[in-house]
Amino acid sequence: MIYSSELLKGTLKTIVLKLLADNKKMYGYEITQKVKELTLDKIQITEGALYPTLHSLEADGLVTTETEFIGKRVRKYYSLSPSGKNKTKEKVSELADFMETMKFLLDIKPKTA
Amino acid sequence: MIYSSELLKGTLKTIVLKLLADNKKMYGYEITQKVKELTLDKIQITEGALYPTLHSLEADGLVTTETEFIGKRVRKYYSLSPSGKNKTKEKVSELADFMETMKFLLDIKPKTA
DNA sequence: ATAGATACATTAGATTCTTATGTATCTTTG
DNA sequence: CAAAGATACATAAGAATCTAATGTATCTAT
Repeated sequence: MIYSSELLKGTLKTIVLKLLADNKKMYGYEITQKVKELTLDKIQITEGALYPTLHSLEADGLVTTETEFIGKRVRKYYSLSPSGKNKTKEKVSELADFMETMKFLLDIKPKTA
Repeated sequence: MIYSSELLKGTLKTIVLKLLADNKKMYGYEITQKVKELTLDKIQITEGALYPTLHSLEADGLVTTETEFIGKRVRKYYSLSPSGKNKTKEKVSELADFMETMKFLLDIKPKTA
């Protein structure tokens, strides 16, 4: 089972930032595989979603990049900048808070009005 | 504090369905107020987001409507259809599952590789 | 050799939201 | 009683963010 794609909307950036916070530096393909692995295939990040997200994080100064060659193949590593580290804390705690609120909303008991 | 809007994406439909499951019938404005109240103003559904969502649920046969007049003012009540009730269970349980997965992802401890 | 995995990237199109606008009625308050 | 704010519906332009498709190229296993 894979979650319907709309659920990922709004959380992808946070997932990527959190992974970078935990792993120091990662490259795009590695991120897709890591998420797939950690979620037992339930969340699969497509490249069409990931790369624009990474580029946008870079444009916002939240991550920095370094290119490495593996043989002849290029690999682009992403790391959190200082402001990226702050942003990660904000986003993760906001998402955690949001999930608490959602849990409450989803558990509302029937009204006997 | 209001959650950044992107977090709502993908969860709005589920919220609406769940509220209808718990309250039998509700009208649009009532839904916005109920969500505001239950979430202590942290989630505010805008009308521009809500009405298209309600119309889409109706077009999919998940809700039925009945119009009522309060004085001269019209009020449009929405109720779950049988298929809407099934859909609600699916969506709520999928979202609950997704949130568990996200919680796990967000709690990943740093790798000491 | 060839298929599948690794690795980057872009683009057209779909979805779903925000913000603004429009219409109209009802209620409260100075 | 006029004006402001709340109630109640709705649509539309534009932004954001995803999917699905496509492209290029290298590496690895069969």
